[in-house]
Amino acid sequence: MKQFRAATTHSARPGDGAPAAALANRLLTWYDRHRRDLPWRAQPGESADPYRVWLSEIMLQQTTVATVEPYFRAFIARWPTVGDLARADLQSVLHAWQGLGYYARARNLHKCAGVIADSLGERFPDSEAGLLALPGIGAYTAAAIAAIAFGRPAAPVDGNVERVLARLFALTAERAAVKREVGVLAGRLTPSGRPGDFWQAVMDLGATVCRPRGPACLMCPWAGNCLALQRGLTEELPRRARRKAKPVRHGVAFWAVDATGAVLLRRRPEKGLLGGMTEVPGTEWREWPWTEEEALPLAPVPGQWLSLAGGVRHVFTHFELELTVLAATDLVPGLAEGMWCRPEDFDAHALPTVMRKVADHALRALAQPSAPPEAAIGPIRRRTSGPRPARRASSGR
DNA sequence: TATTCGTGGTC
DNA sequence: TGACCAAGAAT
Repeated sequence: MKQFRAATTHSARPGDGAPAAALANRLLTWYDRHRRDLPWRAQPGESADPYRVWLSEIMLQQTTVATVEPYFRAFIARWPTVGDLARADLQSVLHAWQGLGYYARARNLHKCAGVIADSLGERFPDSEAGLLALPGIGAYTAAAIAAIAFGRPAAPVDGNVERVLARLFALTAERAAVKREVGVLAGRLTPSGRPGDFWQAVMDLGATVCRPRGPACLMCPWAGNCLALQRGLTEELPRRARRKAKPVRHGVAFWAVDATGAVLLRRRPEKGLLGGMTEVPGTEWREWPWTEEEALPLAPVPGQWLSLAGGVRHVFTHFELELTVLAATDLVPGLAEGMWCRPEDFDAHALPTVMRKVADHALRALAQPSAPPEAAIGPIRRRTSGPRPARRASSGR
């Protein structure tokens, strides 16, 4: 912006920024020394594989490097090329993605691979615009792939870039304005040489030095140019919007077991929360607790349903879920919609983490005769309280 | 522009 | 332990 333009036309003064080329060179030197060896990164001097760059960038959306690494390795081992991924079943992709979250990414990943295989000769577009047209690729990811895989002078602005530049230039406006300012500044900072390395360096800097809290400014190659550091604003920037409180939603899950020990599972709808994933059947998730009288008619199979003590609590991005589990055994499979699956075979299904919790809870509760089922369906006690006294089922709320 | 999308780690 | 945070996209 203004201050940067001034900095590019005058020689650098302490804390007043420096020409873009000088900033880029200093950071690239830092990067060459501190560069992390990640499985999707090309070795120095080698060109990056667009497939690996794309796959890693999708996985890294709102997800940490440490979490992504094992998933990335598993995907590459199983589907070495984008064509291999395109020919895979969506279910197998969702299965490999289970536990990583934001499952729309996996659905769009598969769809995108299909487009590239069927319409683009298994070649990724090498321009930002071409990449942006693909499913699951937004402004950030298009710029990241263009810069990292194809050496284009694009400016991928993620949370790291936003934070680093907000501090470097002491951007104190509200978040929306800062995003716009950062977009402009990022374009001006992008070097013509090694743009991919440069932006990866900024992201590494943000992840390891210019951290959200407790930035290690003594280690920062840009400390001499950082206006936030000069003004004592590093902890305050970037300004964050206040978070809204998470509402609590309530649901009942039905743990239906047949005479062979198989448990009833079903597939969730393709769209929406946990779309396409497998789940334990249950009621809808609503904002007030369920009573047994309300829930029992919704059971997938008729039977003697008993409420298990305790429950399952899971935090999603925008709400908390409290699930009560009703269990029934020796059921007759009959006309139940879904698939009967033995717990030891659950690994064959794409179960999201919340459903793994339900399974763990039900298996543990049913394996403990000393902790009999209870009747109440309602808010789940926090962990700090001990097991509640058991009561007989059918006593209502 | 604001909301809807998971999960695990950190302090 | 709750609140925040992480290489965002789609609608």
